[in-house]
Amino acid sequence: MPELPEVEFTARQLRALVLDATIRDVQIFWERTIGTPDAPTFRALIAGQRILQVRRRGKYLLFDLGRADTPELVMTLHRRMTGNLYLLPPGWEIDAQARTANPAAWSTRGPDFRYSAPDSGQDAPVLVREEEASYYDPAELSHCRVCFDLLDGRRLLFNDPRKFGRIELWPADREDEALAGLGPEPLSTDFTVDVLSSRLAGRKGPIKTVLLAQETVAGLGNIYADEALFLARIHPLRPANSLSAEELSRLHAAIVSVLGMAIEYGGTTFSGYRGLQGELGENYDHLKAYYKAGDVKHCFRCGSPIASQVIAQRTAHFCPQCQTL
DNA sequence: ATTTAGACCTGTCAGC
DNA sequence: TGCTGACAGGTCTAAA
Repeated sequence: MPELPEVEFTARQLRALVLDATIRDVQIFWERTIGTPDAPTFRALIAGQRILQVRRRGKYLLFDLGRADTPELVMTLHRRMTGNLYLLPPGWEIDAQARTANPAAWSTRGPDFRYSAPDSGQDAPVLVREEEASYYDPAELSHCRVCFDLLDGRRLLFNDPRKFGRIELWPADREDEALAGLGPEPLSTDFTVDVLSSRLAGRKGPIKTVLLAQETVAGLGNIYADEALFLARIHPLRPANSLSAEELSRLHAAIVSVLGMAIEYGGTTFSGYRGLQGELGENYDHLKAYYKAGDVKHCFRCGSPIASQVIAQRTAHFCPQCQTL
């Protein structure tokens, strides 16, 4: 679900809220969410670790962990399609009560959860901080796969209905191995037109498909690849190695601006994406090309309805007038 | 060497 | 109201 802007927004929230917190223990409700090491080892390693820093690389969230001031471990978290992190204030209880009365169903579905606020009987929305009107809707938290219990009583939940998300723990000095294959960071100053150009050289597949590959540029997904191509007026089916110097320059600028704007608006929510405290991203209304089903947009340049077409199993959105082959 | 279909998963929504 | 099928922000693997 989340692409670079949504992950970056969450990383910034985490830096403001959980830096220096200590992880007391972890509850793992869906073992496959833990990629490596195996769940018991993961649990043993992480107990007592302090969160020294939170970073982002591509669509990965990185937690630097250590018992003292030196990072020992790096925890990588990838949300894939539906993963969200929620920070619960102290006092919230996890009532691991199966929705189904049949315990045998747990092995395939995993248990479903009910959350109760500190003041019992209170239903969502629950006001957490009055000035921000943030809230948690317990209905949104019913797919908890992993729960980090912090020493101060707060809980960091990884909620992930489709179970595609992955959390891994690596020795700090093997971070490169954990993130192998990721291309350049599009918001770093190292990401120049020349870098983009060299990444596309020799790739004759459709530019849309090449942009989605994380080794080309890290962090672009279906929404922002479409947005960038729309702004740059490049048809998604253009062979990646066929772009002119001017088109490369436009695409580079479009990638940077599209991602930057989305971060400003807290990411794009069209259904499931939420911030750490349940906030909705406000970028959907600022998208120019991407739309959810039944909600067609029109090109702001020429007024044509935005077209959609499946390219390499993903739906691409573009203006058929402004983005020609 | 690429491209593509299938897996992994559950929820939601449109249409009948 | 209920069923069926299509579709969803991602990525890996095996087969063509």
